[in-house]
Amino acid sequence: MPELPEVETVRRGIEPLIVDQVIERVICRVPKLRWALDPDLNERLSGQKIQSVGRRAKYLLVRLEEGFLIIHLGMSGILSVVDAEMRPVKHDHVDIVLSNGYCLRLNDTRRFGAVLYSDGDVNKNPLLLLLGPEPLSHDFNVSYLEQRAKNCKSPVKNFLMNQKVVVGVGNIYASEVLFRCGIHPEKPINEIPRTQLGKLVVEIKTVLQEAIDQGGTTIKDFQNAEGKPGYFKQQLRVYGRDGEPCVSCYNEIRKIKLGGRSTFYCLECQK
DNA sequence: CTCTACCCCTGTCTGC
DNA sequence: TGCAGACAGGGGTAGA
Repeated sequence: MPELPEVETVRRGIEPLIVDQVIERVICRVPKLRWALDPDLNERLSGQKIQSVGRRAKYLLVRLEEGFLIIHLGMSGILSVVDAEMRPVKHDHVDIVLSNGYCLRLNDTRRFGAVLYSDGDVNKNPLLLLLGPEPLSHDFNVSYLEQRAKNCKSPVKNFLMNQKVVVGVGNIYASEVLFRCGIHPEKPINEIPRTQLGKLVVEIKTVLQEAIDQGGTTIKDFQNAEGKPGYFKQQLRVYGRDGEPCVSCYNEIRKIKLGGRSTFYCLECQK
């Protein structure tokens, strides 16, 4: 479900509602999500005051007095802050119960998400250690991309979705970025000239920022902390539009598989 | 080292 | 109406 803009939208939604609250207890209703849930999670978190809610890539980082809570939403995760007395529904797997009577609740149909405790330096956690730069930071620039692209011949779309290259770009935004750049998704990354790489950098930043500004993209079931959808779907130019006319040249949008993922592009505009 | 195929899981939609 | 199969916004891992 969520790529960077959706995770950032969730972060902004929950942070003001849970910061400065003390965790009373943790309720886990399934033994595992992506990984087995830490049986000591309740013990580790109880009594701790929430300091801040950050984000690295598609991971939410809840800073505690001692350590961090790392939350990933996988494909179908929904985080919301609800009355702790509200009866859990199907797939409500984890509750972080707060002292003010509310709780941070994770619903995750497919259970590809994760809730992990990390002590010490969260950036040294194996999940975060090898991640590429944040796309909206200055570290993500054309010189960096050129360096990474040099000896790599994978299709540009796979390259952009590789979280070791740059984080946060998922299946929807990868197709959208490539359309805006006029680059065919199967083009080997090492054959793309520097000027085009520069365009990729700019469009990645632009698309992700625009999507954040619109509260993310809701295709099917993404919702923010208040249960509302994102509005960037209206701005999608190729994703999910196979068979429809290109917004620019009116030729048909095509759908192919790349790395097992659906990929959308305009045969005419993207070479 | 890089890159693909497969796997985790449930729900929904399509075609027979 | 039932059923099998494909597919869905992510990403770790085994093996080539």
